[in-house]
Amino acid sequence: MKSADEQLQLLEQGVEKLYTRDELRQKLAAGRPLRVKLGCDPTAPDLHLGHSVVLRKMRQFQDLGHKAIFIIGDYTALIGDPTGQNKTRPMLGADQIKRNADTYFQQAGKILDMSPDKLEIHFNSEWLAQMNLADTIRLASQMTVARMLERDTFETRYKADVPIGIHEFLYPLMQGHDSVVIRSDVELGGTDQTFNNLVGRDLQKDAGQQPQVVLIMPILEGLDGVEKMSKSKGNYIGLTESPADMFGKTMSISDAMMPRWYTLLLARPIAHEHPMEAKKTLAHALVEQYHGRAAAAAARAEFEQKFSKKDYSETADTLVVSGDIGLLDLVEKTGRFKSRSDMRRLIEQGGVSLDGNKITDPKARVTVRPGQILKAGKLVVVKLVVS
RNA sequence: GGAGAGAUACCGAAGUGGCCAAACGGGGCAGACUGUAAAUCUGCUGGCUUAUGCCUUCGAUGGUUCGAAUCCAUCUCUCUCCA
Repeated sequence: MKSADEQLQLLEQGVEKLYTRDELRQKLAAGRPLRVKLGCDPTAPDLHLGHSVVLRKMRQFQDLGHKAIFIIGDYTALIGDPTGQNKTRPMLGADQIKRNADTYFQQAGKILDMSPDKLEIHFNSEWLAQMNLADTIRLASQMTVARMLERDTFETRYKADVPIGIHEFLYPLMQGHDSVVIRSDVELGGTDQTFNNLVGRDLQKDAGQQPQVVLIMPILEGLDGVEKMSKSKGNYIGLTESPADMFGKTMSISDAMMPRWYTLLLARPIAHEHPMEAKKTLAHALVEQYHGRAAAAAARAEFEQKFSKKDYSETADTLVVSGDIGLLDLVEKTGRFKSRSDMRRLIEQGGVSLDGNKITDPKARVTVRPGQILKAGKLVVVKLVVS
């Protein structure tokens, strides 16, 4: 095992906030494997690069000999984390939660060390479901309303006239209670989890435990470079996405975002290259992480051919159509657009071409030859096959 | 429990009887320009077999009217002040 200071130096990289650094050093110096907690939401089985930031940090702990403790918040999900949300979430059935958890670890396994001695998984219903009202009130008495309202999301909602349910106050308490039960040494989270995780410290102190160290990772912005990466905003790159999509989407991020992606996703500084080269290097490295070396090289080659040289002849995606077809129907067959009105607009505005020739009449009929390339909008490029 | 304010499209926000599928801004999409970057300019932005056509949409349900996002009634939800 590496020395406490060596470990600390590694673990501090990319961290947004650490409560507290001294405590972490002390815990590391004790020389025993630490119990590192990470809570996960059983409602979001689609992991993306944003989640990977924290998961990669967890992996780092594992590699240093510590133990990952995952808490599936199945019971807390009944309430719904108020973070950034304002709607009560639908309840999930037990088997749905189980399935989500399986999917979660299947994806997280691309990053984590899944061996049993390095990973422990709990459902928080294991202990939370046992609590009666008296237990709950006792737990609630450990927190004040004023402190609760300090929390950013509550404060914002309160000021913005958005309702806050009293039950939502219980969420941080339940999550903090998890830390007490599993006796966590360190809890990981994104900045949005700061408050919740700090509550864990207080509850542990009250329970006579040494408080957990709270390690907060930054939230990764999404493809738009402004909002945090999230599925609902559609600005994400999923861990299971194809090499081509992963590469392409990475290329579309703004230059300004690159340094951040480099540090948070690759843990290395941006290379001093032409911005486009630096971005290709970034995209290449990311694809390699999730799909391997060969796939990364292929994705890069395909990207360069398609978009740099505008040579679509090697396009892999195909679409089977009959020879004579209305243009609108042809575009609809790609299945990538939400409505025919939408496609009609796309066509009228010159977004659709066949072998490079724009067609702007939505009513046009075309006779398709095998091997022709249909391009619709920026992202859809398919090779046509005649049935 | 009482008094008042409010709920409009993805978001913010106009609209107080017909000219409203609904101003404006943001976001999004597309085109030009590029490096599938940024910035800029332009267009579009409810749906439908494109139609000076029909359907759905201004919290919900009913009503008044030739005609309602707009008026009335009831309801639901939110906020503020008072008790």
